[in-house]
Amino acid sequence: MPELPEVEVVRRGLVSWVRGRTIDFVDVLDARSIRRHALGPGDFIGNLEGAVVADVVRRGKFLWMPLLDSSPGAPERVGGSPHPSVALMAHLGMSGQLLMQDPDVPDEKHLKVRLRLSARDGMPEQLRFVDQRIFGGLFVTSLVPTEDGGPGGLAESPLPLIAEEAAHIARDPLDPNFSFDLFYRRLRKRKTGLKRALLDQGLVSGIGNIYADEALWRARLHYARPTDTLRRSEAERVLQSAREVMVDALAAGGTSFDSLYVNVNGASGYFDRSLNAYGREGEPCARCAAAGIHATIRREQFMNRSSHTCPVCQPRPRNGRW
DNA sequence: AACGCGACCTGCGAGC
DNA sequence: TGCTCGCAGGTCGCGT
Repeated sequence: MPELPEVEVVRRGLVSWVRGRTIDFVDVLDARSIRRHALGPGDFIGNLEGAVVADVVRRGKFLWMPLLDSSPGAPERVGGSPHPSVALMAHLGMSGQLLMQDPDVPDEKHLKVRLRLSARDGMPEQLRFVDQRIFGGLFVTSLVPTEDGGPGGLAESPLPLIAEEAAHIARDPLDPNFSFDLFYRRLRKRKTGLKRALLDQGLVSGIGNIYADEALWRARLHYARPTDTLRRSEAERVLQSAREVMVDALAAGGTSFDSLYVNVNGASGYFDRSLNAYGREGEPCARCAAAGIHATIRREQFMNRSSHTCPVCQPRPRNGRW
């Protein structure tokens, strides 16, 4: 569910609560939520207990916390300075939440993993992973060198390392180091539709079904537009649209339709009110209405999910163009 | 190599 | 009341 703005809201919320704290106890309530940790719950817990959370960083929708071993003489102390080599990875999937909670707060219905952190004045004790659909999960992974300078995201980590499972993910459009030239070159080589390309995290990260539909609407482009016919100006337009809609969503605390997406303090974002296409089936297209034209947002199945378009200002491409 | 589909899950609202 | 169906923000792996 959560796309870049929602994950970034979570990252920002998390960092001040957890940075520098030690993970004292770990409780895995549902092993399915750590199924990507191949060595199982015992190994997962063993890796985390006693570790210090060094930071919270993100690449696309992948979020991770580099860990320092708090024991003396730990192997990752390179050159006398702490240097994380492993991280706690989190992906929220469709319904995952990371919540900071006091110990007296009753367990959430879909609580999957509980981390008890070292005491800090005025800070909640627990970091909880809650996930209804279990498409998300936690696992411990290695930090590996990255060619392109760091994990990316909006708050660049000084560490030129990236979590192994996020290494194949491209930078996101809000990342200062995002390369439009590289994106456009790779886009033109694809033989696919524009929305499928926008959702391909290896090409550009952070965009999901909501912001893909919104970016396409803002750019007045159809989801099935063949990528190999896309002009540079059109690619720039859709990228810039994605940037604008995600910046606006970030400022609004993300998009929430229900209690499934909340920040680390349990609060919903309110960007759903600003959506122009996603979830607006049957409603008038705001841009057409402003021009005195009557047009209705349409929902169609594409890639086994819903796509929302205005049939008037986002016409279906013909002969590879429009 | 790249594309595109099915699988992985639970829960909710609509319709009968 | 209770059933079935369709729908939901994502990613991965496999067959073509």
